[in-house]
Amino acid sequence: MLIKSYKSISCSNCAAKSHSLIEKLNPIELSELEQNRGCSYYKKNDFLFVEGSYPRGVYCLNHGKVKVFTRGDEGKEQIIHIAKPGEIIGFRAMLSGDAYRVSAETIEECALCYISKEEFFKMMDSNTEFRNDIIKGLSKELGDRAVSITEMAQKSVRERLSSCLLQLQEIYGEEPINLSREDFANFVGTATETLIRLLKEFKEDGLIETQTRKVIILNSDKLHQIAGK
Amino acid sequence: MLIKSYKSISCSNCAAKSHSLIEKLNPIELSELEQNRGCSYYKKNDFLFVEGSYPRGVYCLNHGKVKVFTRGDEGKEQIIHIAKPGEIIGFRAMLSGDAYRVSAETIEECALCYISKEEFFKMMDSNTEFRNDIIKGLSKELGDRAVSITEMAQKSVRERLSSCLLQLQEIYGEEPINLSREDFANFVGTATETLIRLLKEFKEDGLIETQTRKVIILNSDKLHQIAGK
DNA sequence: AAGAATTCGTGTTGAAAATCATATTACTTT
DNA sequence: AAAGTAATATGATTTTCAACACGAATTCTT
Repeated sequence: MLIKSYKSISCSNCAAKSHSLIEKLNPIELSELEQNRGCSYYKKNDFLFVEGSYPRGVYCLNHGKVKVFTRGDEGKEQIIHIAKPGEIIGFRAMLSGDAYRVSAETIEECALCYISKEEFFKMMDSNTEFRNDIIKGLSKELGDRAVSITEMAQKSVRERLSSCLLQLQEIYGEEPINLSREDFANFVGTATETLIRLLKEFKEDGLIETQTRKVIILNSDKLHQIAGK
Repeated sequence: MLIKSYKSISCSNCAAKSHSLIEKLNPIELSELEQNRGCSYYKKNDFLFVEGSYPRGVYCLNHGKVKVFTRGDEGKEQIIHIAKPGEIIGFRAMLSGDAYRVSAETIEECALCYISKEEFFKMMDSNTEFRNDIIKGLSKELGDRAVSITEMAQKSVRERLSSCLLQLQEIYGEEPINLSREDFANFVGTATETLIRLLKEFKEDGLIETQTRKVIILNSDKLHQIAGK
């Protein structure tokens, strides 16, 4: 269970700070941020924002995981990204000035800080290093997305699943991957049934271990090999 | 045939300026840019840069079309974007500071200006409006790519072809779409044979007209309908 | 203008994966 | 702990599309 007293945690002591873009803020800016941000606890399956609406601020993830997704024409989700602690969520729309093109929803209980538009732009304007990191983050993500498009277009579901498992390992680190089969399928970009069948095969081949929702990777070398490259 | 005397064309009179990010530069900056940029003529199928190499500047497209693509594991191209006059090409890697994640190659004869890294960053630093437009461009593209990923994952080839035809119409404007079947297929994300068959069907259904390489859209409403939304 | 080389178009086949249907297991709630 | 609900798993069937093979047409080259 998530300790609900995180409100008392300051940005300067935030556990997620070291993997965050806010790392580049100086002590004065940090304390300024601390005055103005608002932290909240989110249950599992809470929405942060919905595609089509307009942003009034960004979210800084302190604890938990958030899925970022779009919906296709039949309403099926495609998970574009799974955010982990330290990440700032929703700054793309903030910067482009138009509506959200994606939705964001927690997939486990989360602690999130809210930073208003004004505060965010103040930080962007005053701190060049922070600004450059934001720009670098955007650029890096753009490169990743080009690769994702190519994978979607050219790789088999089997290969994509391998690739996704490795990505998820990066996100979940030491703890086991914990994701509903449906979310998992929507991340890989396949039908839930197909995902379940392939996970079973991978299990039989000794590549992974599964316990209900949890997935543990046993042989990442082999997965790399299947994922190709 | 492309007039090869474009070298005498100044940035301030550049035909592509009005649809370009350089529009925001003031006269002083423009003339400074004019001193330092270098313009060249490119034949069809010339490379601007290759995935994995490091950028030393960006390209500003004055005339022609450039495909931006990645290669999958088997070397198959996936075209991520087709650039038209006015676009600045290759600034993503420039900003992220790492190697190109994509390659860029002309698909018809082109006139391109080269802007060095130093010059580009000078413009970014000195002109806030220009910088913000670059950031907005990045953000906008990031949103587009999320949609592309979803389309690739969820739509049939038929739906994707419709969507691509409409995109290409935006790029080619009044002139007919002129693309090799292979490039076309690599843009849609399908096999060349499948693309040819579907184009034939679309032609039979009166949605498009084809003359060897050229494709003309006859019924964009219907295409929108097929593309879904 | 002739020949070479690409690019384009068509028929056939098989594998991959979506869809539909239904069982089984895990999680809540009372 | 039982009942109900949601998530997961498995089976059967259908659809889509990539791969292969090859002929025709177009364009490139000399």
